[in-house]
Amino acid sequence: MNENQITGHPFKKGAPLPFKDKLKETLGMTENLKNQPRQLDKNYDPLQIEDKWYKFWEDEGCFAADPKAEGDHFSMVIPPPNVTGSLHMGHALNNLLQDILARYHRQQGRNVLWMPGTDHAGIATQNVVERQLAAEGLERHDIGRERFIERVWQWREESGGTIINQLKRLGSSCDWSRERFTMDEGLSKAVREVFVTLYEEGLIYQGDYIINWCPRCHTALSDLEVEFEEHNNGKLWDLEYPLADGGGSIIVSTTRPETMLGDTAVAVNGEDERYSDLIGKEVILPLMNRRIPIIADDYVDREFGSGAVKITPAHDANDFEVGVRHKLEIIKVMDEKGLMNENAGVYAGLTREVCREQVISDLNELGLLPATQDYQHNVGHCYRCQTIIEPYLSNQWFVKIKPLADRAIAAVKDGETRIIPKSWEKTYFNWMENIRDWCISRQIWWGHRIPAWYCDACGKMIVAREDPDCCPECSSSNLRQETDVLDTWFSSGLWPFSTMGWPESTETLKKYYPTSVLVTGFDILFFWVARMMMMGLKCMDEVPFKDVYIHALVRDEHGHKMSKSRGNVIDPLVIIDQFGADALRFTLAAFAAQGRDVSLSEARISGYRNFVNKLWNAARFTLMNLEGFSPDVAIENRNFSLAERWISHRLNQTVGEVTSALDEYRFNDAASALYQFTWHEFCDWHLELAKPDLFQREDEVRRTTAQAVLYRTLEQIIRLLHPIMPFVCEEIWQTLPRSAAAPKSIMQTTFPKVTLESDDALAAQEMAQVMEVITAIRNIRGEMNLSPGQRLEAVIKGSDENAINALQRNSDCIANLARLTSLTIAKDAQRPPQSAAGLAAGLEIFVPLAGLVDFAQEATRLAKELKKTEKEFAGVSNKLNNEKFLAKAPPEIIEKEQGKHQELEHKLEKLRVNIRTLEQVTES
RNA sequence: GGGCGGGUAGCUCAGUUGGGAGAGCACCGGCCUUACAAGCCGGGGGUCACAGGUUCAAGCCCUGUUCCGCCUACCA
Repeated sequence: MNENQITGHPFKKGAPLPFKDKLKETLGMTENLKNQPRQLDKNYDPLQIEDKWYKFWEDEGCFAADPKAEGDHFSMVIPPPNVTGSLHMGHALNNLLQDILARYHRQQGRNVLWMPGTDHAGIATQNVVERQLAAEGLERHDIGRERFIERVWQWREESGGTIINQLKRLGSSCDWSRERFTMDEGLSKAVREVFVTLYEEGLIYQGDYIINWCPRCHTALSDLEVEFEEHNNGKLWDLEYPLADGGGSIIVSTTRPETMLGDTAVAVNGEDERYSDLIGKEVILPLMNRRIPIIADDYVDREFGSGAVKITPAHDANDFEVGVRHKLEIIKVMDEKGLMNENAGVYAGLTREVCREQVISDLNELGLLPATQDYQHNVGHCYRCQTIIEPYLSNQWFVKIKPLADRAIAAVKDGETRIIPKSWEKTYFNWMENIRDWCISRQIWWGHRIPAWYCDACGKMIVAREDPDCCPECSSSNLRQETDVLDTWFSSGLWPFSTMGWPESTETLKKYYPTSVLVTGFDILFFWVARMMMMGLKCMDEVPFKDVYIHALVRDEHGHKMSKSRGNVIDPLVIIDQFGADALRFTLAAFAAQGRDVSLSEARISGYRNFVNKLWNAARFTLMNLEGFSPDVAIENRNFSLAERWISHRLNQTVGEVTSALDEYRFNDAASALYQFTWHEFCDWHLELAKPDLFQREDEVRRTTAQAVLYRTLEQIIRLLHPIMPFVCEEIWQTLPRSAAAPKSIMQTTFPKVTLESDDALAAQEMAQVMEVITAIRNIRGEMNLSPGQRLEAVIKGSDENAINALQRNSDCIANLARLTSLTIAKDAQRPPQSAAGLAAGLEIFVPLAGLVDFAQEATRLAKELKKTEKEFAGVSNKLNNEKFLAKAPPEIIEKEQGKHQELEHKLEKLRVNIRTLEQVTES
């Protein structure tokens, strides 16, 4: 049987060690297993169980929110992924963090709603279906609007569920029964309600302005949907415009010479003496031979270029403003596809790019191109298709945003909504305070059609909640609906309440709005978060969320952005197949420090996969040793061993750490506290310490106590880990024995709580001494290259009676973990001849090594230790010799330093003695 | 142009009111040890970007310099 084939793991496994399994058989382990409840396989295989438990949770209704349920509630709305999308690491991180919160708050007994759904992503989705049509040799206009929209819905039926299923593979515990889509009937109704209301209040208006036009998508875009990119191959051309009166010329500079065909003025600064006598005169626009005026406007910067600017009101936002101020003629020279139109004279029909070449060469021929220089400047690109954006004059719909923004600013300033990490508040304010009106109309077909109608008879425009049959003005039934649709983000802005049934006043809305937290990436802070704030305050009169948690980007292991072109994309689904969802989840959580990007690599995920396996094996060990155990037997009055008191104390502390970390969105702190405790305390120490108690058969009470503590600790660990690693924890939990009163799923267990009784500082202190001694002996073993199989003796002496007593009480543990045949602990113990020496817990430890090692090696080891200690001692001494330190530092710090000083002094003395003794041994 | 974040071990990064520099991975040595070689035990490794300052005490606070990211902006 080949394990690699079963698990699909592509890594090499160590060569099989057949005798090991034989060994277990001879020891009767397989025989023992028959008496046990259930056992786990040796290696954790996520593929075997993940789908099973996900289905179980869904079938049991574990994700369902109940607005009628009592108690505190906790609610979130998912940032709806594009319906066209498929899961990438950004989604994985975003949804993981939400899922951790949802599962955590459920365990805290809260009534949780996590509202899922998808976004119709107007332009992106339209592009996808257009590409499909193109493959069939068709354009959308060939089949018409209605059939095109049908095609989009059909496509959505077929593949719109993809991303939802991928979210499920990750483990997302959304209430899927409530799944919404921004184009759903209910949400569409909300959109229309908001549009009409804002229109009626004068907050939506229609008008001719310069907007960002994508000639390829064939639509207007909002300012946010334009991505600026530095072009360093740009040029700045000087153009010479002759004066109409023949008295010379004026030079203007431009990066876009093709727009000169639409120039209707040349502007200079009114204060600029160089041009004062030209103001009011006219120039002849070359190539077009049109007379245009020279005007004065403050907009012109005298320092830049020649100090004169060509004005093209139809193709530049600033020029448009100038044009309005000076009532200039507006001439469009391009059409909606980015081709030059009839106003461009002989250039009509050329593309923008070709026209530019032609204009340059024609001007050059006329001698009107005095200079050209290389020039770096920013060029806007369409965020969906990267085509260069054209500032374009057209009739569009806008939201007057200032009044909405003011409230959204106030809500954050007043603390109604907290932005976490707080550093993002500044960005939020900065954007909100400088916000400009929002262009919401799009000239595409897929989206919410604007509820406005034009009467062909009398020209009246009607904006209405219900489709009108006839014109209220002239009763004509000759009505045409506006063909534009709304910006997708208009409907996304309503998401926190539209998904809950608004504008109806539903129970869900009453219970769960405002939501507790929104978890999202900073890339959509303006696009989405800011707009939800504005819309929520406007429509609900209340903020949409109390907290906004902004997480970082997922990058590759070197901090580079993942991109297809770079080839460094890590596909979460491939990772889930390979390592399991829990490993991916834990990795992301462990790296999700606030305000810092997540650097991800397969190696890291495989590292955390090892952690999953470690947990798995700890559970496996526990199960192997629970023979005869029942979770319902009370153990409160038993005598606990030091190890048991200590692990309970540490578990209790870990509960506290994890709880406060999750309450404060410090996901990485929660993950590392659990990692540290589970692996390096529970597995490395407690399991080893518990073994003798579990394996012996003489003292039944001791054995069952050890079982109970082991069981309890593990069971609490998997509850704590459940929000981060739900699958493996459920599998373990379901395999462990449970009391009859236990719920059906670990999802429904309560999150462990910090208890006063478990606090046991004494045990912690004593355990620290034991661990220190064990480590010291192991250190000698390690540095001397003595194999673990080599049994040793040890002698411990010292004047600290408390420490001696503590170690004597725990001598079995020490002997066991340090692998000793005998251990002598006494105040007046003798140093054995030819022994290695160590210091721990203020005591001296000797390990007789006669005949075992080369003592020169021991001398080196001690010399190293001495050097280290001397350095440390010098540091502390310096401090204590500093009078200012003694005068000004708080007493507890001074006391601490003094204690340290004494301890180190003692240690140095012992070390020196040991080195001398060793020298004598070696000499003799 | 404006703003924000960052520079800590070979790599990726933690470091919560200033008080003994940490983790994971990588590396070196030892190891089949009655859960786990996806493991166990031990170990080495840092002028906390640079320069000043405040302080008894600075990775942390202040000033400046430098390098790297990101966001934002209508300079033709």
